[in-house]
Amino acid sequence: MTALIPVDANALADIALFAALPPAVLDEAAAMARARPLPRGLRVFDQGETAGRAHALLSGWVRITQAGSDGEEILVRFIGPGEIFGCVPVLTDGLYPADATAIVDAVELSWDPSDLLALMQRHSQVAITMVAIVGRRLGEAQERLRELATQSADRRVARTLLRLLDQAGRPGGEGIRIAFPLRRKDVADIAGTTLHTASRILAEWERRGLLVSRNRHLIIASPEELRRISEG
Amino acid sequence: MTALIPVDANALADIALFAALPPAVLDEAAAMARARPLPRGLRVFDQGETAGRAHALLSGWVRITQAGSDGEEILVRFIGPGEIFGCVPVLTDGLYPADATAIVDAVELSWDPSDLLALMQRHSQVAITMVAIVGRRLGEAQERLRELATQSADRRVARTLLRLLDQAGRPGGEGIRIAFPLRRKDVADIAGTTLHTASRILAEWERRGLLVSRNRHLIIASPEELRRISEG
DNA sequence: CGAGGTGTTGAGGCCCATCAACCCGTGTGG
DNA sequence: CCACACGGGTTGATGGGCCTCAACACCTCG
Repeated sequence: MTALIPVDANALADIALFAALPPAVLDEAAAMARARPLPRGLRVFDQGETAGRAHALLSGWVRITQAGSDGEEILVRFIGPGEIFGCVPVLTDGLYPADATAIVDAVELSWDPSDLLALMQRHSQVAITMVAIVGRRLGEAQERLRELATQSADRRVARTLLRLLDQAGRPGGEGIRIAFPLRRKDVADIAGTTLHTASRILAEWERRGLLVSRNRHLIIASPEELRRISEG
Repeated sequence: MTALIPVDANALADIALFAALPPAVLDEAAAMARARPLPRGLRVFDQGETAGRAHALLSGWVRITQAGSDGEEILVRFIGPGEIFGCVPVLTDGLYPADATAIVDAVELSWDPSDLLALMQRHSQVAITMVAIVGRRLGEAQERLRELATQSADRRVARTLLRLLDQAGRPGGEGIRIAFPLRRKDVADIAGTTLHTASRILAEWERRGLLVSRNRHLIIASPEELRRISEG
């Protein structure tokens, strides 16, 4: 079904979950891991499905979205190289809480849930690191919650772009470029607004020279001005 | 400074973080714990302060709120008996991300951050349970995020009450009562609306007989109808 | 009894979701 | 090689949900 690709323990060291672990532990994790290419557009898993694997990304980008029963969706986060995803259900109810889609060609590692659990039991440091990772995401979610409840759409869009810069900003000639393709709808779904409002806001900022958008890519020319907007 | 109260290992068994651990581990955790009464109204810790202790609640209720630089705040969650709070910063940046206030007389246990960390290192099950706890809270936060971005105020208030029923519903004569005092402002700050809108919605529902509010307490007479509203 | 925290209700208006129409670039198959 | 479909983006018009402002009633506690 899936091609068997030997997993190098060196690759594991780039995954935040396994950072600074002794080589023996990395080897152990590598032995249980399965590598797999994710062509652009591939749905890695579906919301509600039982979590058959726990995932980590070696390269590329994956979009995590959550849909309600009415079809309205939000963008939970983008997963980049070194980040884990779809790992929490291994320890809770066993169901993926969201959809995951590769938005560019990517490569993932994955583990059988019981293997990962066993690894965490044997090496408490892995479990502790996971608390830190999930804890930071919780903090970010609560921050977004507060912003969504209290701030205007343009402030939220500005914060959204600043966060994306933090996560995936690549310095270049005209400004800092966000490393992955980003549709207007994506920006809207993170900021908690509609495609139309996000489009108007970005068009206005492009007119003002704060940013440049080409194809599905954004280059931020003036993060300072964005910060000013995001603070009211 | 603080009265020394002997901590019973039996009390530890009621804390979800330590559920189903061998007695030896409970004794270990109990030996490092400090018990303390929290009189109603006491601020347990402040947002931004360095996390001097990690906390768990034995009895009573604690309100966790987060304020932005502009003063606007949201209610992150209520902490009830058996739940932990202020524990994540032990593993991340060491700063409390929110305020915590006892809303009724309560009793907490607390640990020195490095003691709790050492305990998690020695006993991976503790760390794993914490991932599960934090993971569930993350899932809930993302669900609220989606609802806030896509649903109307009354649907969100209905969902809010249903969640509070789940967490703290006590069956009684006129319906199910929420176990702790709850102001209109609290409901608004969870649902992501204003005191005024929340007040109007609850008044209307009280007129319709869906609920009764007395003092600062809510009794839900018809959860079914609330569920219908929450689903549109 | 006074003060402060809390809750209710009205009036007004604005932000932004919604509806609608159209444009553009890309890829694909006849 | 062109027609066409399709995903994505832009922009205008409109209206309503709910935030904001304001005034007042209520309760509880010192």
